[in-house]
This record gives sequence, structure tokens and C-alpha cells, in this order.
Amino acid sequence: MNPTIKDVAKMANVSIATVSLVVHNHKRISQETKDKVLNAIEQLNYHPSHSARGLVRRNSGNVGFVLTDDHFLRTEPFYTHIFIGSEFEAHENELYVLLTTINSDFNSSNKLPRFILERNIDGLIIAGKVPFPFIEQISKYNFPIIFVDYSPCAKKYSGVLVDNIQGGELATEHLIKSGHERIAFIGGDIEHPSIKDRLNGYKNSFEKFGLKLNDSLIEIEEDYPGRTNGYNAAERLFTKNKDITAIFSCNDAMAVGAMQYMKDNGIKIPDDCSIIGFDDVVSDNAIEPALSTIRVPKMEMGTEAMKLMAHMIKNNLKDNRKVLLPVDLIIRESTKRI
Amino acid sequence: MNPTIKDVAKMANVSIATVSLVVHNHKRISQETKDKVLNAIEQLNYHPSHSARGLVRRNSGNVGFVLTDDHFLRTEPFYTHIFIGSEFEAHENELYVLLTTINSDFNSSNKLPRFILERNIDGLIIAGKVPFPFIEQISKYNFPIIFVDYSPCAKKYSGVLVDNIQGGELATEHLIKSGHERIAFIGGDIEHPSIKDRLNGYKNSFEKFGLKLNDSLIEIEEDYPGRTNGYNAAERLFTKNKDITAIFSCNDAMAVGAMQYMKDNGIKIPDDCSIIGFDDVVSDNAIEPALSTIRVPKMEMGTEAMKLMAHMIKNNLKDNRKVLLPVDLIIRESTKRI
DNA sequence: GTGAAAGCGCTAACAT
DNA sequence: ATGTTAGCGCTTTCAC
Repeated sequence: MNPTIKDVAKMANVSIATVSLVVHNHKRISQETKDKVLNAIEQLNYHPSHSARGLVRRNSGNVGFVLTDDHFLRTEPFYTHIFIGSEFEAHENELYVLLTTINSDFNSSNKLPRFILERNIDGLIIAGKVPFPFIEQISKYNFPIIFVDYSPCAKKYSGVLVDNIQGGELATEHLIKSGHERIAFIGGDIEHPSIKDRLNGYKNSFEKFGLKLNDSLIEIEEDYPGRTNGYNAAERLFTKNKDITAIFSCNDAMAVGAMQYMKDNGIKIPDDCSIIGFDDVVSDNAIEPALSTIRVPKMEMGTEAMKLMAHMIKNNLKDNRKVLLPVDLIIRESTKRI
Repeated sequence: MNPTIKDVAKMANVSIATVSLVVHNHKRISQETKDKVLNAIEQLNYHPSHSARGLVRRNSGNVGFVLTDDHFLRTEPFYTHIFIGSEFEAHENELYVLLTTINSDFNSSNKLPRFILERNIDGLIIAGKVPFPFIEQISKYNFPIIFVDYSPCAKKYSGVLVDNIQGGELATEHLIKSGHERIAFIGGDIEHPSIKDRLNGYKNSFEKFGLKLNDSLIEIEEDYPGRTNGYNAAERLFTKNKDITAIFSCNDAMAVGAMQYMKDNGIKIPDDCSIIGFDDVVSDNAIEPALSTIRVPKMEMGTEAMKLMAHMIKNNLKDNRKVLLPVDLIIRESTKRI
């Protein structure tokens, strides 16, 4: 059996209260007894029981991490990296991460994850877009909530976000400075704030450099910005416009799809047409030519979120602070000066 | 404040014991009081506290999942998929997964993950190769342990494994049946049982089809079978042998490296040389030509491990059962008949 | 500076 | 069929 506080007390010839005080290294404890107790703890290899402690402290030492199932299953390791980041930072803060997925069509009749109902988390990190009914339900609970890469109810909840506007500008500027003027934008799910911001960045750069926006250069797919939709978007785009020399894709997944379309149709990348993505989730030499992109600091989003969470838990506060992380332009081989 | 069992008891006009019995739907409870209690539970939205329950039941409802940090950080989503699989299956079994990483150079002076010390897990899943000192330390504990994709101390511990020998045979046979005879094997970290088995499969097929093994066709790198080593192995291989027509790479990562070498040196794939990998972690159209490979059922490894774990926990047993999962040959465009 | 004791929310053996 | 009660291992007043 595992040693308990009683065993330690017995071995050190003190009361369990004293052991507890030593464990929390309370001031008013004589060095002498402190040593005795520490010694016993060492010898018995004593560690306080998580459950017992949680019961009296009314906390759990766990942080929930929620994703929709389709985000979790995505082939690009975007949310996985955010999770990894928060996992590492949790480690630093003596916290554990309880990951769970919810249905992407979660509705008000669905049950919340058990760790919420059973008070087994001290805070919740929500990564990516989640259904509104979910947000509505958890809002009744009293633990801190942090959104990552998505920020609904911004006045109410904290969020760790990426500067998508800046990214859109960087990508577009890179193309403009490389001599391109007929620059298309392809995207999907335009209601998603991140995507919308990327498009806004694109528009900003056009304005800044005095280029005229042209609706026929902007191709938005209805739903999810994935490969297939990237292929479709490129198809529609090139059917309408023969003279495009560059594409800014709202993410890497669509960019890969668009590249496939170009390859299938004899459009050389980057000679006939440059393309730049967003996210940096395609491992660099896995595709040809290597995709230029805007790097999103995924791990860092996770660590920042968990840092913020640890801080909120430790100080028992909830706020709506936002952390905005900068992005980087990564120039590889899919974009070229003309 | 969250409702407790007392609140329910008060509301339903029964004792807390009765509430507990209803929660566990014990037989000898009249339908009448059952309804009363259930009603109160519903109204108060009562859920038993995880900590309190854990304290008396001496369990946690959590399963630990351990990976070395470098495995977790690998770009190929191999272990991530195993984790996802176990996460989904945990969900089915009302369990939570506590993921943590350990140093890949864990030694006997390192501390074990807190969830072990604090008895916050009911069982442990270990994915991939972990340092021996770690195994040694956890062996003192009394919870069930399952290894995934690695099976040290096989007489003692359960394991979920993949049929690497069969995979090696399938890959090699595919090449032989496509008319190849000068078939090379490239690998790394040959002490790893999985890699060794893949090589054994290669040898088996040679024997089965009456081909002579040739040491100069087998190129083993000292350490980790990653892209860089794949590149190096290919370089050495082609420097020694000009007439190779096919390569079986011990995994996809090395295959991608080897493909890069071939591209850099004007060796056309698959016209000059076919290549097949192992794992199926390169998303299918991300690389050209699409890589033929042996698919390893990664998610399934995770679900199987968790199924086994849930079973062991439920029935309070530990055994050394093994689950061997079959692999599939996936023919894409990097292999060709000659 | 240290100990006694109450209590966190629950389960389960024992009473009734 | 239901209630009483003794813990589970810990923290935290409050005495001494």
C-alpha cells in the first residue's frame, strides 16, 4: 500500500498536522522537526494523494482542453501542436491536461464533458472554433476559460490569438514586392474570424500599394478550407482568369489543393504562378515546390494559453485578456519574383 | 456552489446512503424513492465529485499515457494518432487520458511523472520505445501497464503491436512480384524490435522467392531512422551499387529522405528505381510521386490499447496479453513493375 | 512550534 | 427497503 500522511507522522513521531505543515513548508516549524519529517517522507517515498487533496482544496490540478472531433482528426497537425505546447507548459506549472473532443455539431441537448460536470478541472482551454451551444452551456460554470485561435464573446473570455491581419498583409506584400499585381485570394468558411482577417490583410496590402481590388480575383468556397476546396477554388479561379500570376491561399491545406490543380493543368509553380499559404503545417520538403507560407507559432499558442491559465488559477481570477502572437513570413520555393 | 449528495438527499427527503444507492442503481430500492431521488438529481444537476469518489474508491478514472518527448515532437503524426485512438476509446469507457512526456534520456535519478506518484492514474499506457530505467522504476507500482508499438519484458507486460514481419514480407513481396530482384533495404536503429522485424520480413521474402541476400544491398544507419538518415543511406547505397531497381525503406521518413537523394541525383522514381516505405504517415498527395507503403493502423493501436486497459481496470487484473494488429500494403506511385 | 479535531463528498458495511 | 456511521487522506482552524 502507498504511504499516507499518517505513516509519515508515525515514523517522524509528530502529528499529521505537522506533516502537512512541513509539506507546505509553513514558516513556524522548527528546523529540527522539519528535518525529521522530511526524512520520513523521503524514506517512505511519500506523495500526497491527488484525490484527497483535491477533495479538501476543491480543485483538481487539471486543465481541460477541448477540441471538436473534426479538428482533432485533421491531417494537418495544427491543433495537435497547440495541444503539445499546452501540455509542455502544464508540466512546468504542475498541471495536467485532460483532453477531450466534442461533436462539431454539439447542441444544447448534448451533455458536457464529464470532467466539467464532475468538477475535475480547474480551468478550460478551448482550441479552434466550437459550436455556440457549447459556449452557452459552459458559461454557467465558474472556472476560467481561455479560447485559442478563436475568440467568441471577446468581452467576456480570454483568448490567445494570432495576428491574422498582419499575416495576410505580409503574404500579400511579399507577392506585391515580388512584382505581382494579378494576385488572387482563395479561402473558405469566410465567417471564421481568422479567415476573414487574412482576407482583410490581403485587402489592406492592396490598398497600401495602390492596387485595385478585383472581386473576380477572390474565390471563396462555402465550407471548410481543405484540400478539395483548394482544388475547386483554383479551378474556378483559372477558368475565370487566365492571367493570374500569384495566389494567396487562406491556409496551407487549400494551397496544397490548388497546387494539385495547377500541376494537373500544366501551370508551372512558381514560373507560371506563385502561391503562398498560411499556417506552415506542410512539412517543408514534403511537397514540391516547397510552399512559401505564413508561419503560425502553434506550440507557442499552446504554451501562452497554459501560462495564462496557470496564472488565472493560481490567483483565482478570470479575465478577458488577449494575447496576440505575431506571425512570420516564410519564403520557400513556391513564390518567385517576376 | 455545486450540489453535493447532501443537497440531493435533502431535496428528496432521504438519506445520503439512499442517494448513493440510486446513483449506483442498486437493486433493492423501491421504484418510488428511486424516482424521487432521480428527480432531485435532475433538478439540481447533480454529479458526484470526482475527487471524493476517487478518495474512497482509491481510483482516479484516469489512464496515464507516456511518450518520450522526441517521439511526441516528431513531425510525422505516428504517436499522435495512437494517442488520438486511445483518447476516443477512453471516452467510450468513461476514462480520461493524462498525457505526459518523459525525457528520452530518462535515468534512474529522474522523478517519475507526478500522476504516478500521486496515484492519479489507474493504469499506464506507454507508447514507443522508452528508456529502460523508466520501465524499471514503474515496475514497482501496481497498476496495469500496456506497451504500444514496443514490447520490452514481454513475459510481464501486455502489448499492442503491429505485425512488422508481415509488413516487411508484404513490401518485399510486392517488389519481387513486380519483377524486381536488386532490392535494397534501408533502415536505422536496428536494435529496435520493430525495425529488426521489418528487416526480417525482407529476408523472409527473399528466401521464399529464392533470391540471394546480399549485404551490400542492406544499408543500416546507426541512429534514428529519420529523413536525413534516409538521404545518407541512399547516398551510400547508390555509391556502392549502380544497379538497384527498388528500395524497401524501414519507414516513410527515411523513404522521403531517400527520395530526396534520388531527385537530387537524377534518379527517376519509379522509372529508374521504385521505393516503398512503412507506416503510412506521409499524407498521400503531399509528396511526388505518392509513396507506396505499408499502412500501420495507428488509431486502432490506440483504441486497442485502451480497450485492453479498460478491461484490465474493470476486472482488476494485470496480464501480459499481446494484441497483434495486421498491416496493409498500400500501392501508390513510387513502385512500378519492370 | 505543535497537536487535536472538524470536515471536504462520497462509499459501503452494518443496523434497523 | 432505507438510514446510520465509519472511514478514505488531506487541509486548516483553533487550542495549548
